[in-house]
Amino acid sequence: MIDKYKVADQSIQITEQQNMIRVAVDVALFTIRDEKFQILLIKRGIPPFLGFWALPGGLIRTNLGKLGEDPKSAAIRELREETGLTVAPGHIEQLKTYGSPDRDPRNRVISIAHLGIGPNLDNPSGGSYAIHAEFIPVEGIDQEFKLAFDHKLIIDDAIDRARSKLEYTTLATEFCPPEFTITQLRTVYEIIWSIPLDPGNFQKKVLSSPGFVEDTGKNANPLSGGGRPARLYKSGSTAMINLPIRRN
Amino acid sequence: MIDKYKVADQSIQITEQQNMIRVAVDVALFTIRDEKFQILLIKRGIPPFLGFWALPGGLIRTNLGKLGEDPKSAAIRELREETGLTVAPGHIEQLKTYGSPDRDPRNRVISIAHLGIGPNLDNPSGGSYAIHAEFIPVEGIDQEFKLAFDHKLIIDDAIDRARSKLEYTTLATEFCPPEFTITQLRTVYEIIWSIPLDPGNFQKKVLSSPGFVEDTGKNANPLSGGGRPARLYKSGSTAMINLPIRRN
DNA sequence: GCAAAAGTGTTACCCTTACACCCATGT
DNA sequence: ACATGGGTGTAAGGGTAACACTTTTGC
Repeated sequence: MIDKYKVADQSIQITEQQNMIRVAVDVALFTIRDEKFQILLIKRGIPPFLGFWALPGGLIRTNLGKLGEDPKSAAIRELREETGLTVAPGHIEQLKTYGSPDRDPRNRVISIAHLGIGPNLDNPSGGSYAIHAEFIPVEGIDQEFKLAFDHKLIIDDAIDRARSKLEYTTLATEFCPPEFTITQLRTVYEIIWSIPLDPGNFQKKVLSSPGFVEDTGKNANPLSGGGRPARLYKSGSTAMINLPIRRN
Repeated sequence: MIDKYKVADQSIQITEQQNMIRVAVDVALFTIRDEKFQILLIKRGIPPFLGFWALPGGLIRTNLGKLGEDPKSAAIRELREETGLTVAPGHIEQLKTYGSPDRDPRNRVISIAHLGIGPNLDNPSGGSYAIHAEFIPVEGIDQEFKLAFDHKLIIDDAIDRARSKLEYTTLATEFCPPEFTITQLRTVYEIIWSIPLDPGNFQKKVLSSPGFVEDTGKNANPLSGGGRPARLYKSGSTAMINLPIRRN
C-alpha cells in the first residue's frame, strides 16, 4: 500500500535529475476572418510529422533567469516566435494538459494547451526554417486533414471550450474590435455556433445583461446602401453573463 | 520576431537533457462525511512546509516501462500510496495545471491538479514516514489554515469546479452510494452549495431529466420514526443534465 | 419614396417557484 | 390515530421566442 519510493522522491529531487520531463505549451488561437471561424496552424518543416499541420508551440524554457518562465508567458512567446503574432495575456487562457506517454514519438513531452482569441490579427508571418503559418477555417478540419501528434484532439477540445464559453461569458467580445455594434457581436455567435439568432431578441438580452457591453455614445458609419447607423459599444468589465445566450 | 532558438530546441531535444522539468500530480479528493463537504489532506512530515497541510500528490514517474505513466494513473497511484484510498478512474478528472516558476521553493515543479470524488471511503490510513492523512471540512479551510505551496489556490479552484459542475452534470451522483434515494441526492446539493432546496421541485426536475437517474424498482428501508419508504435509484449513463439544477 | 439595417413592442408559451395536498410507513 | 418523510398537483409569476412594428439612414 505504502510505496517505498514516496519519500525517496521527495528527498532526492533537489539534487538528482530523475523523473524529469519535457514540458511544452501549445496554442489554439482562434479568430474570425472572411466571416469564418478560423484557427492558426503551422505547417511543420521538420520531422516527425513533416508536412503535417500543427498548433504553434514549443518547450517551456528553464534557462531564462533562475527559475524559468511560466506556462502562459511561454505560450505567448512561442506564438510570436513561430507566427509573428502577438496575443495579449487577457486573451489567452489555459485549456488542458495533454500527457499521454506516447503522444510524441521521439520521447516524452507533456503539453499544456492554451486557448487564445485574436481579433484584428495581421497575417501570420511565414517563419524561416520552412515553417509556414496560416489561418484555417475550423469547418475544414476533418478526418482527412493531416494533423501532427494529438493536435486533432486538442483542437476539438479547444473548439468545444470556445463554443460553450460564448454562452455564459463575454468571450465573444474578444473576437470584436475595441468598439463594435450589437450586430457585429451577434455575428460572432452566429459564425461560431453556425446558427442564426433573432436580431431583436439578441439586442435586448445583451443590453439587459449588466456589464456585458458599455455604451460609447458614438454611432458607427452607416453601410453603403442604407440602414440606420448602429450604436457603438465596448466590452464591459464583467466576466460573466447572468442571462445566458442560448443555442436552441 | 523570429527567434533563433526555435528550431534549435526542436532538433536537440532528442538527445540533450535541456529544458526538462519535474512534473507532479496533486489530487483534491472530495467526499461527504458527517453531513459535511470534506477534502482529503495530508500533514507534511518533511520540509519544506513541515507540519503544513497539503494535497496528496507526487512526481510523475518516468522509469516505469519505456515511456512512463500518464498523469491520471499517477494521480490515482499517489493517492493510494499516500492515503491508502483508491478512487476509480471514472471519479477523477483533470482540474488545471499550476506552473508558476516559484511555486516550489526547492526547484521548479509543475503540477497537474486533479479533482476526485470519493463516495463511501474508508478512513485514510495514516502513512508511515510521519505522513498523516485526514478528511477536513472545506468550511474550515480559511486564511488561518496552513497549507503548503500554492495548494490553497488549487483547493479553491477545485471547490469552485465541483460546485459549478453540480449544476449541469450528474456529478452529484458520484457522492452517493450505488443505489440512493432522491432525498440523498438532494442532500448532496444542499451540503455542497450550503442552501436548502425544495424537495418536491427537486424530485420533479431530476426525474424529468432523461438519463440523470435510473429507477431500480426497489425501495429503501423506512427510517425509524416513520415516513414513506423512498424509491431507490442508480446513476444514469448520461453525463449532462438538460434542465440545470439552479442555486437561486 | 423605397430598400435596408437598427432597434423596440407585443403576445403566446414554457418553465419555475411556492406551497398545498396526498401516500406509505413506524410507533 | 398521529407524526414523519416521500411524492404529486396546481396556480401565479417571470423569461423566452417569434414576429410585428418603428426609426434612421443611402440611393
